[in-house]
Amino acid sequence: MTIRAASVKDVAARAGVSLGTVSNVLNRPDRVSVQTKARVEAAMAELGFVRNESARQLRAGRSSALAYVMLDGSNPFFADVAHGIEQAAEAQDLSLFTCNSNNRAERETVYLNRLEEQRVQGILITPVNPDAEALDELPRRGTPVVIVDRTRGGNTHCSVAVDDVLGGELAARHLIELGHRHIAYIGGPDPLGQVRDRRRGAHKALADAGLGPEHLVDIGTEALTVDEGRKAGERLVGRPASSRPTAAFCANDLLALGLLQQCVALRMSIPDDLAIVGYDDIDFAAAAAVPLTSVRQPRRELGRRAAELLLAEATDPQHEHEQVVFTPELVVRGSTR
Amino acid sequence: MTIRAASVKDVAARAGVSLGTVSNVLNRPDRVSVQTKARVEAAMAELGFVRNESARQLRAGRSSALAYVMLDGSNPFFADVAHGIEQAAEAQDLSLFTCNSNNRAERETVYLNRLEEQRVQGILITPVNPDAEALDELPRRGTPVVIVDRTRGGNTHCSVAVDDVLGGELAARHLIELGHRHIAYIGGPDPLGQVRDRRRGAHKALADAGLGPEHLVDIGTEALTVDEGRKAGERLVGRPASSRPTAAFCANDLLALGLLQQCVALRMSIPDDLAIVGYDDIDFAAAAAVPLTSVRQPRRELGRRAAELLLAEATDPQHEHEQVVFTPELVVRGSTR
DNA sequence: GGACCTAGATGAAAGGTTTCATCCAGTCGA
DNA sequence: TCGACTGGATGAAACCTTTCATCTAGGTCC
Repeated sequence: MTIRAASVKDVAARAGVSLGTVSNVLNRPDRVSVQTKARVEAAMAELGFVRNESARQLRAGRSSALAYVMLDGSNPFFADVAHGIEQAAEAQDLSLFTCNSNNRAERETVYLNRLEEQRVQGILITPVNPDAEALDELPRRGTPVVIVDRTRGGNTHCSVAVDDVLGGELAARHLIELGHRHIAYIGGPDPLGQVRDRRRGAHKALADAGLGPEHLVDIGTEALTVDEGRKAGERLVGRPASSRPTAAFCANDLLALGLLQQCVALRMSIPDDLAIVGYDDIDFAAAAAVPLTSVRQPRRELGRRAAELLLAEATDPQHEHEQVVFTPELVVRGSTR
Repeated sequence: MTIRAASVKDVAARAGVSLGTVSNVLNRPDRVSVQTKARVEAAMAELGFVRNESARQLRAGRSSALAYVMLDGSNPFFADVAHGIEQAAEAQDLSLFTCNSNNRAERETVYLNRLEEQRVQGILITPVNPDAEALDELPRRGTPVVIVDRTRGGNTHCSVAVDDVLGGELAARHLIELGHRHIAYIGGPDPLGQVRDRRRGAHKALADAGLGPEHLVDIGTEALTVDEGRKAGERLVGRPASSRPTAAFCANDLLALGLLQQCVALRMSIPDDLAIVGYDDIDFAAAAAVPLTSVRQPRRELGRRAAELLLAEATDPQHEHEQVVFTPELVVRGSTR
């Protein structure tokens, strides 16, 4: 183990050239004669030279990394979004740092601060609270921020999201077309814009079919988790058969999977006793014992596009903020047919 | 937007103090009088001062971050390991960078190089190939490396893993005790040490019960994925009923979930027609329609312990490499009873 | 009143890389 | 033979923070 890592200076000494030449070998190899280059490279190999990225960054003023602050590391949806971001970053030879706020505003703040201190090129974030002030300050101080899978009032940021109202509409329309007239909407907590938008879409589908809002019964949950899905299932099945919905639309797939499990455990048959539609179309939705009908969001594409917007903003100073909205798609599977 | 971020020098000028004093406010606030401190802090706020982490690192020689290079971002098992690492890192006020090699050696190499250039405190990795040379070079050059969820010959690294032979034994013994005498082992590709170890454990359980190895039939897969699990299910059910196993032990939960789905689709009853045991006990195993019996690995704990070993190695120069092996635990659920 | 302390403030130096203006030694043309 | 040019090589300066030896002013004690 070397006591101190070799620096360009050491390499220069070993190769018998100036340190500027070593730097040229690294950054503009064409300006260096082949012999010199060979000598320098040999010296690097002998000394096990490794570039010091901190020093590069200090000099350059910015790092060559992006960051994604994801909302919930245990939801595969976000892992897929991250993967899309990574692909875009890779294409530009940038690194991606992934942080996980785990739905806690306090962790999110810590990460945002650190990332700003790192001088990352920019930050992609699915925020705990899209209206948090910190999201304004960062761009004001020079670190671009793109909001992923959320929207935000005003035209202060670029954002990439999916049309949740339309998604809700697709899901509900599908159930209505299958003849269901008593549909449960399972989701919460309500302050989440997505939970509300998807419900709005469902109401729209009802209205379009000439049905009143009473055909959709709300079953609130405290979070969008498998466990909450199970609990919702219990409550649902607890209802007297006459007033029990024949179909359920869940605000995400985790809820739907929990619901599905609870229903199977309680000996209900899916989709005969209860048709289920989820949201997100995570891989585990297709992998469920009764494959889940779900509203697919273009997860990778979401990440990819967000990264592109970020890079555009990072390179072009007078850039116009853009709100990209993707279109969701219904994927019909066994849980509704 | 400021043309250039404010530096300590700017803050010092604004507050009418020397730059050393600003640094003291940041790093040793007790050595600064309250009035001065207040003045400096006001100046910082006015200028929107943000520490430059590159410069700190350059000065310090090392960054204050760990990194985890995970093998497969789409397997929730690794997300949980990462979460454990994060907890340990958080406790020490370190950042964690998570990278995802996605099972590709070439991505892994890229990330390792970058992380070394970043001078991270150390690297945790679940390697594509535990015997890769690069894993030796990093520690030789001063960046400690801890191997997670894999083991490696020799005593060259710290590593944290779970006793896979024992896990296989637990799974198979459980099935044997339930009366199964014709058990499928589903897993592959074979070069994976874990796939082999878990099979070895299963054979051991058979032997202990006085049963020959012919009671375990091998069904190879090309990867440990849901899709491969489905395919294995097709092959399994395709067998004539007389020679069809009555139970299956899968090398991980993704395979088991795919198998479960295929069986349900083909109208087999779980566990009556086929009992299934998975491995890893990811959350989705418990959430399956027929909750999956699985061998639980202490995922968070795995990550946490690995991070601790890494920090120990990073701080203590003459540190002894340690191979931690955790004990797995069988979690019995509906898929076997 | 002088010696001694102490809390607080100072600023130069170091850390590794990149850039850029400068320099050097050949080569070519006239 | 001289001047102009060129491909290469050079090294000082800048990037920003932290540390540490040094300095100052005010207070305490005899």
